[in-house]
Amino acid sequence: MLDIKYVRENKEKVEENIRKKFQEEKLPLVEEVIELDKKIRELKAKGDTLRQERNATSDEIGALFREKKVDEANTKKQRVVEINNQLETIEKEENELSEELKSKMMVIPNIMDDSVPIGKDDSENVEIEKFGEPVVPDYEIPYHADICEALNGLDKESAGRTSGNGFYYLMGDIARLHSAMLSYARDFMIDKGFNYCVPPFMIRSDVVTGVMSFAEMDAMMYKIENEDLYLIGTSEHSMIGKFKGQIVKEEELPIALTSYSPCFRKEVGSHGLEERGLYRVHQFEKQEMVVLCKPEEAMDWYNKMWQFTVEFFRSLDVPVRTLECCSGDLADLKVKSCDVEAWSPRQKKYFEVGSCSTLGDAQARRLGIRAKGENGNYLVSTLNNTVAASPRGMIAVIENNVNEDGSVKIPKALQPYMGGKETIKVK
RNA sequence: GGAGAAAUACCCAAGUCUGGUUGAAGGGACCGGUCUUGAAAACCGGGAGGUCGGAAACGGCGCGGGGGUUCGAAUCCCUCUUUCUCCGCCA
Repeated sequence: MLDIKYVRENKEKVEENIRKKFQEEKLPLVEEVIELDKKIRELKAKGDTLRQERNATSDEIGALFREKKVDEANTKKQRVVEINNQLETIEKEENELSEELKSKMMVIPNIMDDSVPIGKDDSENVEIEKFGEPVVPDYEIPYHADICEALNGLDKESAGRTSGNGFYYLMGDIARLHSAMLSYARDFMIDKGFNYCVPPFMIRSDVVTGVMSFAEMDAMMYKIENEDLYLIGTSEHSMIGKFKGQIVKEEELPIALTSYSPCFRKEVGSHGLEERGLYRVHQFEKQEMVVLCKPEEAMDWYNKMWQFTVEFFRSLDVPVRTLECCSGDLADLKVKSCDVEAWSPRQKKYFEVGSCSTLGDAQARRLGIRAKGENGNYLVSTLNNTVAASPRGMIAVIENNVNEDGSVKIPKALQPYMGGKETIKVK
């Protein structure tokens, strides 16, 4: 969400940004929003003048009553009644126009960073850099769910009976590998100086609508029956919600947090064959990073953050690459974003295991997250990135470490979290 | 889940019964000064946060959130949230 003042003063830039995102249909919105803003300010000025008169007149009435001049006071009351009638109309119109303005402003995309590559959709996302050699062994890599089942590590059938499609039982060493990865991710980020945090796994509707659009909410969030509570889709929801409407002290910035949570997603819609198994599920666990910082530090943090994820996967010997989101694929709220993708020796391509974004002040404006600086308050910049999400991240570890006989080597970094075990062996 | 009490500005806190002179007493912290080699203490002075409109002057809103009554609400009514105390329940 942009600042309406910015739109007013930088109409061309806003329009150019929309064109770069191939959203020409949104171009008229810019003019409409400027027009609405003008009308609203006029109404506000009118209303303020009336309110001023009402306040003054009410004070006079109070004074007259004290002087026992009841008749005079009653005459003045009439005037205030008139004012209130006028105000009612003005306020109604002002509220309606404000709602309209807000809903239009929500749709106008945030100004992208100049470095974002121009492209229509995800097919034009740009590979930035590869890390590690993508190895394809001379034996065939089975589907990850089959590997796990062969190791007695996965039971989707029972999960289907208890909970339905999109759920799973992880068993034995596979379950342990899953937990190991998350614990390692947690410690990895703590070592990088991030503050570890376990947030609420359910949030109220006002927080949900603060952090996402209604469309997203419907497609993602599970609601608790008879409660004003939703299961979080990512800890970012609770972590950003934590700061909603808050003014943080400037000296506390940057706030670098790493949060663990289970994540629940409806994943409405049908998904391809590649997404059966443990790739796209209703429930997973994630170690996340969330940073609030001064605007001028946001880009440095962005670059640090995706590099942490790359470093994390490289420490598990998983080849990765970074894929920069092009203008057409970049979500409207984001300034810049890239995915960290892990190598799949089975598919012989990379697949997404994390996503790093800087939102500039858009999220902070929407939620009212400010910092108290020497020259007044300002909106902070917010960033978020995945350290590791499992089971998905675990798929990458398994596929890149599976032996021809179906056993899986455990990366050195995870062995301490697996009781020193080096291999998950076929039974 | 039940019963009570509370929420006022950066912090503490008065005001709420009895609506208007409270755009919010009084402290503390803060800033400036006197004194001091410097600091502390003491004393003197200062400014009340946030946000919206406005070039500015100035004005609107704001006493946990939302709604209502009234010419006028921190104050009365409804509702929600949070905190505390007690009871119940429970890893």
